Amino acid sequence: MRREVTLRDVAELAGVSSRTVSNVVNGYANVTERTRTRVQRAVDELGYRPNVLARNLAQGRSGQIALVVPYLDTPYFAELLQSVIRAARQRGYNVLIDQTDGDAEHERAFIAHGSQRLLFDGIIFSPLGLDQKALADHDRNLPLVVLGERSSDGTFDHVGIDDVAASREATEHLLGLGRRRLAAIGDQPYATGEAAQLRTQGFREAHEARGLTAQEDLIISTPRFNRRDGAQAMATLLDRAEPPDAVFCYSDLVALGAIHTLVGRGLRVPEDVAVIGYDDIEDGAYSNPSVSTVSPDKEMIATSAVERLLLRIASPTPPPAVEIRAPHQLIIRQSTGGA
Amino acid sequence: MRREVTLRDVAELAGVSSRTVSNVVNGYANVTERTRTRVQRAVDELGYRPNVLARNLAQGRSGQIALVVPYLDTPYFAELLQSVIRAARQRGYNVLIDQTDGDAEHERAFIAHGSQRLLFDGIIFSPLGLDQKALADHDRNLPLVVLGERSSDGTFDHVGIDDVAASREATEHLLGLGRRRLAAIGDQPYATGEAAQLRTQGFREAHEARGLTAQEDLIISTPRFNRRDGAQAMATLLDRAEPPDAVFCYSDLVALGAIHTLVGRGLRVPEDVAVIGYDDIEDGAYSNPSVSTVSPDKEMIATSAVERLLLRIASPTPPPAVEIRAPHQLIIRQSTGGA
DNA sequence: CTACGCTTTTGCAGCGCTGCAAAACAGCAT
DNA sequence: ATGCTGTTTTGCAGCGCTGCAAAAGCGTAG
Repeated sequence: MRREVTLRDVAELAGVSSRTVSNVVNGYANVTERTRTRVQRAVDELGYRPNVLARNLAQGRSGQIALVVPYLDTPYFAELLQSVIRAARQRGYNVLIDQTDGDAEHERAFIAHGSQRLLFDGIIFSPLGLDQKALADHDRNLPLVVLGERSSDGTFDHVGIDDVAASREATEHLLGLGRRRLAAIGDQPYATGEAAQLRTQGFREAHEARGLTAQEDLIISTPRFNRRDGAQAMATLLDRAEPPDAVFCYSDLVALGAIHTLVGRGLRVPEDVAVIGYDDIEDGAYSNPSVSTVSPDKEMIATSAVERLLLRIASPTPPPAVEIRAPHQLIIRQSTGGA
Repeated sequence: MRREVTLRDVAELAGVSSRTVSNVVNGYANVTERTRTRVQRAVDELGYRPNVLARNLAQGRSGQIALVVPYLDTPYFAELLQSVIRAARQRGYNVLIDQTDGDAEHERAFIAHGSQRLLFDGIIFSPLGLDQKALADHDRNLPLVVLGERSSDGTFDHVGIDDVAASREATEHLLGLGRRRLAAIGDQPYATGEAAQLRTQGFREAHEARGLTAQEDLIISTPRFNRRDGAQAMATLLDRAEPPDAVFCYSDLVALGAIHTLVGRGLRVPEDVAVIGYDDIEDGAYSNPSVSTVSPDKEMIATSAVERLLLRIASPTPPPAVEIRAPHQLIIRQSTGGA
């Protein structure tokens, strides 16, 4: 494998200094048209391509950001990832991704900036295993944007939707159908379950707004937000003396799992039990029945997160932390009687 | 933001040369226990972390591999991605991912080594827009492993399952149920549709093995392998005078889309129409009905691809190209009458 | 013809690390 | 002591680029 072409090689051929070639390659302003074309010709002739590593070292930045999520095969994250990559690429950044499996140790290693310096310039982080307190303990030199439901402590930015409001709307929709025995699947009443707790809060508030009371024994906790958990929780509910007539699921996967159980037991959705999910993943739109859901604006979440992170990276002194609320909307499909 | 700790700082504190610190940090052999502990103490005291960029530049490698796939929100790729990341990380490599949307130009840019040199040391590539000919035109200095159904021309490795055999088995399964009007959804009879064509070949072969003939008008082409395409193709089939009694879909997503249409029209799966898919994505296991499928060994595909790529990267002279056949198996679920 | 301000080009140092080969050291035999 | 071998440590150059500040060029004014 022959040696690669360097700036110096181009400089020699073009009869200018290597610094000038650098200027041309990077599109700096003050270069005469004459030199520019001469250099450009040499670049083309030799097939020069800049060495990113060297550039990064000289600049002291890596041009990469990390996206850290609990699970990549969860459609929600896969869809988000896509938007994040697009947004970052547009702004000249590459995306490194990592999956933590919700393992707190793994997550901590990341926000402590891992053992590798300069592998990435900043991090977009969707925590699962870490609670608010552990999160506060991150490396202050590492620009950080957090996704999901944790709120910022002033040292990082936070992007998410208004979970309480969204959950209230979803629940209100079920109540509006005339259902009165509402179940909720996905609560997580422990330290790291903030996301779930906010949804439960919205669930309760919607009841109260109508002068009703949420039935606490119909609020089911699950370890994760996947199909299996949804299927099992639904089975538990159906084995009760008085099963629910509607279910608010904290993710679309949970909803799909729940529907699987319902249909498997010969119940009709939505006639016997109405089901609504959360996340608006593509699967939900094509399942049988299709799944009503809370749809967060993922494109907006991704773009805001990337933009905010890059701003933080570029800023010499840490900018003030912000809370960004992305919009959401309710999408009514067959599982709650939609078209 | 204060200056970061460098090797030299540690060296000074420990009273050794910076080269020795480097030796300790990298776990080289010939270092006495005495110096090792002394250096280690200094490392800990100063909180030294190596600068990956500098190391990479000095070594002339980036420690990163790229995984390029058409779509990230396709469950199959999301699941694969997960395994690739795990396999690469275990071997000390990071994974950069990119999505091409099947755009031929975008794909070409990648295998031509893009405009960025040394951003990654090698590439695992799942082509969609590029045909065999265009693929041959890749940068020979860039270690390349191709996934899917293209076969190697001797300049790169290829990892995939035996598509013809797998498709034959799936079709044979449907024939074994006594069905005789078999449709196939997902053919792509143009240059870049090799994957699809192999599946169609298997579909035909299974018929021939029984002395039957595949009904050509029941072989439907689709632009992609997603739910929408499956749903539409199924609708087309049902509008025919004589609709099929079984369908072989070239992906699970297509199968899910097809089932969506079937159920929407009041037909029963598998009683009226049996459906089998391809890929074994998680969704298929929890849908209603659950979807029978061809299950490729994704873990094995990912591991083989990564291992082979790293071998190619490490090798001073290009190793001979290999074809790696990962195993697959037929999984029978409700959509073809399984439990 | 010189001075001055502006634009364009250059030279050099250095980002932080590792490859290489030489130097220092240690242990042992002569 | 001296030489020899093998181990441990060191020094230096350089990976390919950019930041910085100085140098050169250039047009206009004095």
